[in-house]
Amino acid sequence: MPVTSTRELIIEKADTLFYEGGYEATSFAEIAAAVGISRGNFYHHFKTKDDILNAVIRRRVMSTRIMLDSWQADGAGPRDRILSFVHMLIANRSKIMAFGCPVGTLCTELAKLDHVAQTHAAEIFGLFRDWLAGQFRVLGAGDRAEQLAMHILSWSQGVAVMAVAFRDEAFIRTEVARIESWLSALPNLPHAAKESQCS
Amino acid sequence: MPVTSTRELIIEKADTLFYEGGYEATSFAEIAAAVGISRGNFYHHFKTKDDILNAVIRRRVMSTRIMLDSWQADGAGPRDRILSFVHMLIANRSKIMAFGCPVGTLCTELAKLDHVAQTHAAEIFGLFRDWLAGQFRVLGAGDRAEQLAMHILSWSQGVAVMAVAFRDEAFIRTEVARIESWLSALPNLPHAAKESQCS
DNA sequence: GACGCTATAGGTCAATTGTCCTAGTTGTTT
DNA sequence: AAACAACTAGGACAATTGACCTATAGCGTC
Repeated sequence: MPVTSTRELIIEKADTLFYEGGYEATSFAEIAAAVGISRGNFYHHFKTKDDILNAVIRRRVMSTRIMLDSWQADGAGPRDRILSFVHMLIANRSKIMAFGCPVGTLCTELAKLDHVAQTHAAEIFGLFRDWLAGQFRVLGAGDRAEQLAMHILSWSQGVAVMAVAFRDEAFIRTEVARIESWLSALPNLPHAAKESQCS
Repeated sequence: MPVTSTRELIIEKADTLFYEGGYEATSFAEIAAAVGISRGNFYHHFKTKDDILNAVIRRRVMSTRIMLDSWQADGAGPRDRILSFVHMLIANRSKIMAFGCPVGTLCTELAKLDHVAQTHAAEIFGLFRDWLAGQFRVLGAGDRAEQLAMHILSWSQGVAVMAVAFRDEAFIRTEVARIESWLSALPNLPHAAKESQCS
């Protein structure tokens, strides 16, 4: 048996094709060709196109969870953890300038298609929001934690949109630097000291 | 003859359909049905789908110019003019929560489709950027004017993406308020006084 | 009235779409 | 060896896509 099952391969290829070309614009034929299987073989693994979409979203949710967990276990402080999130903009700058943010663009497209999976896709944003809010809570943001999380999430989304519109890498770097200074200059958070034991 | 020509009607209906459903997902048949004409009649006005897209973008560019000019002639100060831009988020909140920002979503979709008109669509962003930069320049921002313009443009785009992802109207209002306070608290701009005669 | 131009309608085209079906192949279990 | 399930391939399906074509209706100008 292969290291990755055919089903897993399909999801993986569909994921990148959905990202780079959009969900609606990506056909079964394209995915099948990318995987290297026949179109007919598809329907043994996925009955409908929506099934593939759901599988792709589920995959993204899981990999997001794993990534957030790894950041959480990094041993770094909450500020550095938030920076890990922000620096994704630079790490993935090439793809972002070409195709935007995978999550934001999918949510937007599904909204226009009035697709039921839109809520499912937004769940990925929810993971980031909750995780970021957790970091801000450790920083003593209290009730404002979630609002700050949404703010930084929104900030990064705006950068992604402008980056793809103008294909401007310098803008990404400028804004990331701005986020960094905003983060380190955050007005005195009440209990910023007690970082450990926050269950 | 009708008040608006058939050609103009087609562009208008195609505009909203492209916005609400996406360019790729909108078919000739849908536009024709929305206008109330036969599909065949289409090709007398537009040879290809790209022609309609270009016409729609040109229409948006023109209406954007008109809007910016009207704000410019408002007699208000540059800060209030910038607020006119920002308050579009609230004025169009219902549509934004359902379909995102017309400009941002179109640019993103065209980028994924690797469509030549992507540059054309980004031109609309360019209009906003230049106009905003002009306002910041009047405020004495000097070389930083364009950077500030891109920042506020990016900010509003991020709000639009999060708004459509979570269908969250409260978030729009929160962020708009945040932009307002950021604007009024902008660190001392060198020549903020000389507002008139800036040709 | 004859001509010419624009506008409109409706049909046709090949290509592609998502979906389904059937016939083989492979591998495991008995 | 036989039986069974999982997998794969390739064709066929109706529907839709963007695009093209011709025929006709309307209208103004000579």
